[in-house]
Amino acid sequence: MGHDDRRTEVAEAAWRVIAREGLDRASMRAIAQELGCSTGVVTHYFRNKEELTLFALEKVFENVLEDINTHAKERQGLEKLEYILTSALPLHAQDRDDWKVWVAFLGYSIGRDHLIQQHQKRYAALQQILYQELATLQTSKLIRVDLDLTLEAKALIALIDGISTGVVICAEQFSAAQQRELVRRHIYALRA
Amino acid sequence: MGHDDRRTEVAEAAWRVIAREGLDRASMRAIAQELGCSTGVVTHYFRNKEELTLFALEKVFENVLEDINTHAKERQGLEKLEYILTSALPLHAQDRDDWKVWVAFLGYSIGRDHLIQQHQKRYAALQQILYQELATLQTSKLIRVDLDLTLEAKALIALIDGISTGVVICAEQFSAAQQRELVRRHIYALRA
DNA sequence: AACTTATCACAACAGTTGTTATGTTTTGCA
DNA sequence: TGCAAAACATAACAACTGTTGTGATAAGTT
Repeated sequence: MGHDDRRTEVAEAAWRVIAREGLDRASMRAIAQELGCSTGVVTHYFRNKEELTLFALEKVFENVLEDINTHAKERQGLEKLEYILTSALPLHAQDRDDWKVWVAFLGYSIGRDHLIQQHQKRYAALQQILYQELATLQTSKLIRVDLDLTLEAKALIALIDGISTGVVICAEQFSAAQQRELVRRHIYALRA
Repeated sequence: MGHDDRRTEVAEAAWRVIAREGLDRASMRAIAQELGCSTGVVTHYFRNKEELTLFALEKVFENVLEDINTHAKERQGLEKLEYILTSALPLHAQDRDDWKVWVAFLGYSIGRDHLIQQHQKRYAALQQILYQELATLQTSKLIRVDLDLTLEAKALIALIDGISTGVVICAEQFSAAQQRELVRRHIYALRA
């Protein structure tokens, strides 16, 4: 097993502890125990805890981007946008854990400017993706031409963020079908 | 000054520290320092930290409900619903601190079932308020009759939650006017 | 085979945490 | 004026934190 693989294993153990017990209870010792080894492993692959947690969060984010790319390929038009958005939604229990980590990290970032900037960076990346997609749809006259695409991209992020937060608080808040319906309805309201 | 007033003062100090430095850095000592007194005051008015933080969060929630009631009075129809929703939005910097505390607390609740239940309770209360309002609008034929009002109430919460989260991450994400526009657009889509 | 480096275990560190106990001051009431 | 309770200060407690250092062992290379 390579160095980076082992490093990822540690991060995945951290991810599991965070999703199960929360970020503040995900101590070095708890993470090591989850991995079934000593804290020496954790400190060996990560200089400090912040580097570890940021790496774990980055992994969550990359998973989302990966899902977006896989689901969006070979599709086009409004349907493509719909698949991009739904792939970020907590439709299954597994995705819900990703959002738990995300929410835990966001809450922990309150009062820590450099961590908030991490979220800003990722939001900006998602916003960019959605903006590009909206721009394509607009030139294809599939959505209205009077839309402020920057605002619309932000609104789409707020949509999936609001839905996902609701699901994190209560898993039965929105069924998978309801989540899809809300996204579809929002998109259809943009049609030309 | 009465007992409850002093108790509220402690909670407000806690609220300030949480919004400024985060929930995990809002220690008993930090809160006492914010209030300008010793930790003896904090422990005197609150049995433990959880009781204090829950009280501080309850205060945030009550402020929202209070704003809702004041803004909603003397209004009716779709305009009333619009005012209810916008009164919960972080239109000004002050409301943004409320949402910071909310987000910090939600993140801290990950992995703690009894704290998640607190959020569920409050979401259910908001959902109930919005449901009632939607029901009134539906009997008045102001919104479509084929709507699932329970789902619509949840969707409205998700809307303001998503917008507010975006503002917490980046204050310039949505201007006050844009926040209002997004809410108005969502409501208008429900019209009969 | 010798040597270097990566990997990991373990222990100790200083710091911070919530909580509790004890003591002191102030307040309010009879 | 007394006295009891509330209000507050201070200090100490044990538990836990991230980090660091010291070794031991395994892997890989020359």
